[in-house]
Amino acid sequence: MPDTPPATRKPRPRSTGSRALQKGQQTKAAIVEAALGLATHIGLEGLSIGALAELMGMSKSGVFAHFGSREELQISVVREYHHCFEQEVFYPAMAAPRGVTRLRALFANWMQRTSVEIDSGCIYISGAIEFDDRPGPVRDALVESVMTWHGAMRRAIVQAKEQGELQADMNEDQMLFEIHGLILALHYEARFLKNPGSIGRALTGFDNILARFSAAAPTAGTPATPK
Amino acid sequence: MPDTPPATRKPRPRSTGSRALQKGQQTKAAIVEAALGLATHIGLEGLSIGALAELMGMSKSGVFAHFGSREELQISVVREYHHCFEQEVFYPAMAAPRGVTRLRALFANWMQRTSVEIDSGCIYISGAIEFDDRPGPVRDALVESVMTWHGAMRRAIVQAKEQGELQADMNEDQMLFEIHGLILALHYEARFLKNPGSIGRALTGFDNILARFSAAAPTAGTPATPK
DNA sequence: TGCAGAATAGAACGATCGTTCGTTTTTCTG
DNA sequence: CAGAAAAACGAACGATCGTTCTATTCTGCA
Repeated sequence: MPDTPPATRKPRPRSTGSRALQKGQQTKAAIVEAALGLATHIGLEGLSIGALAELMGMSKSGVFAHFGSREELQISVVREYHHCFEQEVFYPAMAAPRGVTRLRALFANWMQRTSVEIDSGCIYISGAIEFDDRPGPVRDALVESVMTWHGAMRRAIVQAKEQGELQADMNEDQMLFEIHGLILALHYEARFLKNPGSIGRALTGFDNILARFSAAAPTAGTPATPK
Repeated sequence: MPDTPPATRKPRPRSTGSRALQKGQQTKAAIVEAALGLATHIGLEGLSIGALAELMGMSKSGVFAHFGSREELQISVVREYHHCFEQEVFYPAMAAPRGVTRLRALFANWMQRTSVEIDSGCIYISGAIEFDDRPGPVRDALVESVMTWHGAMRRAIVQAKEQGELQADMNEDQMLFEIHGLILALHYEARFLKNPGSIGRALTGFDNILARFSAAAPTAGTPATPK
């Protein structure tokens, strides 16, 4: 899950030596942080510069000037979320040894984030709904972040397979699909339906998936429609 | 999945004998139909009366008068979707015999609707995101519809269990949770990520879940000898 | 300390939104 | 066919949106 480089660093023609963070940069960071907090509640589309300005105690144009457009603000929020996700979900799990152990840690952290967000929402999920048929740079940024994360999960699955902990002929995309479904169902049932016990069901589901794809278990996946 | 009664039938104080459908009722029906088509693309929140009026070739106020508020329009759309869902997913599957066969039919129709909607979106999914922390009558209508549908699915699972086709001690809520996850993952990956092969993965996932909860199979979680 | 440039404020713009209201047209029925 | 009720129109409202522009305040370096 390689972090995207700073990319849009303003050229800053003046000297500046190496001052850590100019005033502008740090208020911009504060704005993005507040915007992320707003966006996780009302979505990227619900983000309004006016509301954000009021929350920050500054003028609309003052906020606006940092981004130049609402789209750029939304993209900044997506990147900020990407960064948080990396810090909270990905990196901590890399401390676990390769294989099923790390895979389990990744899922646990992912689930943790989804359930912590029960009263705040995940923009990888809400954003997918808002931008699924709305092309543009915001959608592109979202897809890129999600694909990066899915890539990291898939890599962990493949590593577990290579270590012989999962069946040699298992399909990592199938497993990832099913795991992703558990997260989405958790988000849906806990956050929207307010069903209690959703976290436990997600955990049980993961154990079941793991058991099915595990090397010790009988061949799975092949439908063959029993009976 | 009992259909909600007409409910809001205007008292219509005048006689009217039994005229099938007054002019107003049928244009209202046409508006709701068009609104549903719009809402599946841009969401319930994206619905605007102006856009809807232009699509219908009538004035904003003309459209508005049929509902009295945007909220009422959204609720009408939810009810319309509920009705379509019932017709396309629920009723056809009731033709199948009780048990796993019917459960499979329900899932197949559900999936069919989700994948047909790959270029139109499901408002049970988008609506859940839009209204997950926005209380009000629209959210209530959404929750009620989804709960009704989930209730129908759960009933089909319990029937399959009662017929001995699923394990006697299986948890129907767990199975429903996992099946729901497959649908959500299908919607996410096909519609947002544009991943090919998502339908196949959802089908395979269903077969796997079925195999795990099946009476012929070993107790879920503890793998043992197959067939 | 002074001064350039960055950062913010403030007002205004055009557009769109849901909604209201009075009028006109259409529809139904006695 | 006439007259009443229903349906649709059209203009206007206040609010909010993203954005632009100019003026003001603040910051950081020489």
